[in-house]
Amino acid sequence: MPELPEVETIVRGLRARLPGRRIQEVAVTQPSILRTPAARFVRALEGAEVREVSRFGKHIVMRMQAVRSRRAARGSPLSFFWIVHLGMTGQLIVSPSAQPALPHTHAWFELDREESLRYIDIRRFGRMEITEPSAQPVLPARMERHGPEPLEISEQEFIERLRSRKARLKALLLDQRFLRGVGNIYADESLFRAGLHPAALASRLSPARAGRLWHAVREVLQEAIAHGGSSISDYVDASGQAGWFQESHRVYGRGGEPCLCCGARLRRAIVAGRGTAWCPRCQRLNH
DNA sequence: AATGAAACCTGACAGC
DNA sequence: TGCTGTCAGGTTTCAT
Repeated sequence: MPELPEVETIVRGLRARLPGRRIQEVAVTQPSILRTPAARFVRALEGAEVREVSRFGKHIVMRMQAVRSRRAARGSPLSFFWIVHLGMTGQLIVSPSAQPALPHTHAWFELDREESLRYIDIRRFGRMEITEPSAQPVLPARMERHGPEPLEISEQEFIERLRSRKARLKALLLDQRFLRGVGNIYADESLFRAGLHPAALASRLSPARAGRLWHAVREVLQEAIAHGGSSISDYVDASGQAGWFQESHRVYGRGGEPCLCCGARLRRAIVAGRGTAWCPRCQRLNH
C-alpha cells in the first residue's frame, strides 16, 4: 500500500500527536507481525516515551526513550527505535480509546488522554520491530543496506548511480537498495513524466535523460505528499483520512485508457515482475 | 549482477 | 447464489 508519500503523510500526522507521550499498555493479538519476540517487544514499549517520529524510505521510525531500569537509574537515559513497515495494507491510526477495534487490528498501544494507537493490516505483510536500547541506537543492518532518499540525493549522484547499473529502469526504481521509498505507483508515474520506457536499460541512458528522471521522481513525490498520498483502497493517514493524489495519476491504473498527453492507448504489462502502465508513444524504448 | 518465480495474506471483482 | 481465477500500494528468499 504505502509508498514514500503515504508514509510521509502518516509520519507527519504521528509527529503532531505522539512525541512526549508515554505508552501505557501494549496488546499484540497477532504476533506474526513482529520481527522482535513478542515478550521483549511488549516489555520494552510499555512505559516508554515517544521522543521523535521520522521516516526512512517506506519505514516509520520512532525514537523511544526506554523506561529506566533500577540498575541503570543513574546512567544517561537509553533509547531505542520502534520501526514499522506497513507492507501493502498496514494502517497506523490514533483513535479514541472508546472506539471498538476494527477487524484486522493486530496491535493496540494505549496512550494517555483516552487515546490509543492501533495497527491494522488486512493482508498482514507489514512488520514491526524494536532495536536494542542504547545511548546511541542504530537501525537494523537490513535497513542500512537501503539506498539514499529520493528527495535528498543530488542530481549528479543520481545520474551516476543510475548509469552504473544494467537493470531496467522500472526494476531499479523499485529496488530499495538503489533508492529508498519509491514503489509501483510512483515508479510508473515518474517514468511517464520523464518520457522514459519502463524496460529501458539504465546503463544506456544519456546523462540528460537520467537527469529528467531525477526531476520527475522528485516532482511526483513532492506533489503526492502535497496531496496527502494516493488512496487506492486501504491507505489512510494517522487520523484515518484518505489521500487524493490518485486523482492525479496519469498512467498508474489507467492501462487501456487514452494517454492524457497524446491520446494513444496506454499499455499495460508485467515489467520487473510488477504490473506496469505506460504510454507507447510518449515513452519510447529506442532513443 | 540481474531476473523470475514463489511465498507470505485477505478481499474485491469478473466470469461462468 | 456460489464457485474459480486474477489482481492488488511490498519484501524476502531461492534458483538460474
